[in-house]
Amino acid sequence: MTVRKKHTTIRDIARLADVSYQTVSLVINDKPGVSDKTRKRILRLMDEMDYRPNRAAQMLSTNRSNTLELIVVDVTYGGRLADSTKNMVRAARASGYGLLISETTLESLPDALEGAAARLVDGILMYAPRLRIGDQELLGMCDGIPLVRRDYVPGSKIAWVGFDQAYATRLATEHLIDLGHRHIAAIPPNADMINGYWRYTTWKNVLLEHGLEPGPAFTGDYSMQSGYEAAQQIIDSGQPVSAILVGSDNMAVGALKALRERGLRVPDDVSVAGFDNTELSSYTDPQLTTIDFKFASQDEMAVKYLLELIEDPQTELHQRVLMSDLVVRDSTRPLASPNSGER
Amino acid sequence: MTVRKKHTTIRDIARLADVSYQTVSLVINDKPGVSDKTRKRILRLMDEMDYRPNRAAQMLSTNRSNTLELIVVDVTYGGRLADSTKNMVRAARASGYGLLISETTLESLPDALEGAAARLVDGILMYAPRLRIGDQELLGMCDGIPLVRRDYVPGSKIAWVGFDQAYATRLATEHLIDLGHRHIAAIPPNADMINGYWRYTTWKNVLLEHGLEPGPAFTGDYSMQSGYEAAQQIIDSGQPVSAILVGSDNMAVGALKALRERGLRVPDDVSVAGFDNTELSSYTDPQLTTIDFKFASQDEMAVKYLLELIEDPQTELHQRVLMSDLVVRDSTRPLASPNSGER
DNA sequence: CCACCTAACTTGACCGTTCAATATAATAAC
DNA sequence: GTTATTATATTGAACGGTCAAGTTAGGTGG
Repeated sequence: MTVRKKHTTIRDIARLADVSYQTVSLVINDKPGVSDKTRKRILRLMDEMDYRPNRAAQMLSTNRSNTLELIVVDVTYGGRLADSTKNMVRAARASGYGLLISETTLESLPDALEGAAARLVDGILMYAPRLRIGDQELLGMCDGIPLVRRDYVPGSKIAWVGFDQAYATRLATEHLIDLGHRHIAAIPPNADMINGYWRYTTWKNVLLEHGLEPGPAFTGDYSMQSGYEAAQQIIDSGQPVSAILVGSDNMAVGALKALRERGLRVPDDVSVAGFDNTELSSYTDPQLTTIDFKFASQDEMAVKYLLELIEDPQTELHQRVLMSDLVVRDSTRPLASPNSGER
Repeated sequence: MTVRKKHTTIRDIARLADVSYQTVSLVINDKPGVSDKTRKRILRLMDEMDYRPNRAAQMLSTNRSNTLELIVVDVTYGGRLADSTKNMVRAARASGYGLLISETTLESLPDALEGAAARLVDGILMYAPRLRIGDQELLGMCDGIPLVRRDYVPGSKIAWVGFDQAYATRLATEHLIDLGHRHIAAIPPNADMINGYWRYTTWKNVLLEHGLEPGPAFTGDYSMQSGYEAAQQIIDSGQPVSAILVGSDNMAVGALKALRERGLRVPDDVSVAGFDNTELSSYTDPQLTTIDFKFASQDEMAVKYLLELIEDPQTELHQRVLMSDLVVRDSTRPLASPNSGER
């Protein structure tokens, strides 16, 4: 087995190039003060000896790590997270940063942040869909490290990048209303999720605005199973329902199954709309009407914003709100007029 | 905005505790040679001053980072990766390690590994479903850092943890044969994926063993769309097909859509079996027969194995092979004999 | 009472960089 | 030909720890 060889250092190169090691440092960092001839010679030597600067040593003297940390707080259902992670890793890397990922719960969030500080990360991305915390308290724990939440956190003046959930929900709800539905149920994400709160209240408010009585609502945790169970409860409630607004495509798939099992046809008997526009939504039967969130943009934007804050800590903190579109497919349709026949 | 305060160091604590800073170091590392009284005092001070050891400094002197790196090579379709990432992060963290994630392509793999070395990571996890490379070449790039591939790489003597793809494929294929199917098509992952190769050849060999002619096969890239397209091609091939073995649940969902569109009922006209046993497979219509891979075990095992290698670099490299189970649901059923007129 | 031992600390060196201050040589200015 | 200027390179210190070797004080044995 290969043995871990001792790495060549800046001094090894310096000795071979017959200069002081500090000169080599200048070359590494592309700083002026080195003649072209010498620079070339050093560069060649670095290549030959396959020298790599020791990041730990660099970190120690610069107090920077060129690393970001993504802290995931209290996320139980993995689903979408995977792709977002990839997006952020990519975006960070594109700017020469590494991305460390850590998971934590609300209680140990302070530890997680301390850990990040100890690791000298240059910035923190936080994905914490349930975290409701005062700005000051959160900033206090960050020890001055720039932070961007990749979440919709209305009311917080901390930097965040998120989709306007109220807008999205209104879009979907009004779509159903426009189709003539009057009895609209909902399966929003659990209320402890910030998105869940907004999806639920907006759904309700929009209905009320239109003079409609909100239908039954049962929450889910983004899993297909929770959507399945919630849909069952809606059906079992006995209340008239001609449309269901489901808080994710994933849960909508569960709801579709429940409706199928109970003999209800979509969209003939019940219209269903989802959120997220995942690939799945084009492959259900019928294909799902859904809200298209451009998660890739959100991920990338969060990283970019964080990098801006790192570059210039004086940047005024602000919030970046993204809008979404409605994608109408086959799971929603105009309410069949009373005693309409079917094929 | 909070300003990044200068961190307290070991020397600050030492000064306050009226000992040398080296003594504080002993306390940090739980080493003997410090009286209980002093230790307590130092610990209390560390707490009060909320002191955190500077990881960079530790790394610099110990040449270790307490960090693992997951290198993802040439993975285009994210899907499952998300959860695996989480599993590994969790497993690593449970042993006091952080997990850095990086993505790369085959060409820049050497760079990625050099980067890992520069970061002083203690071990490397590699997820590289398409990477075929000589053991020596790969080890050579690793610079002596322990490496575990989280993949099925038969033929490689490097440490890896993977599911026996031949076993899994045989399980699924023989299930279809046992049901009486004689015309079995396949949608394996692309042949450039190691799994794809094994799924394809095993499928073919098992059929031949049983004296059956392999049906049409078209590969996919794990996306629903690729499954959809492959299924269309199978249908369009005009060859008789009563069952399709699809290389992932995801692609199977695509295949189901294609069959649906062409008026073929599952399982009445065509049986479909998938791989992965994702949550989705219980929510399709009909529910999917599939191969259950315990990915969580694989992820965890890969991390544990790597940690063992780090602890004791003399550990004999070996391969850990995991087996899978068949989960029979509603998408496969015995070939209806009256209709087909063959056995 | 002295030699010896051990527990509890301290000393000094080092890890591989960066950074600010300084030296040197060559060139330009007068 | 002296002086100022610049480009290039060097020196020394610092970053915050770890580690091996040395010192000291107090207790023990004979």
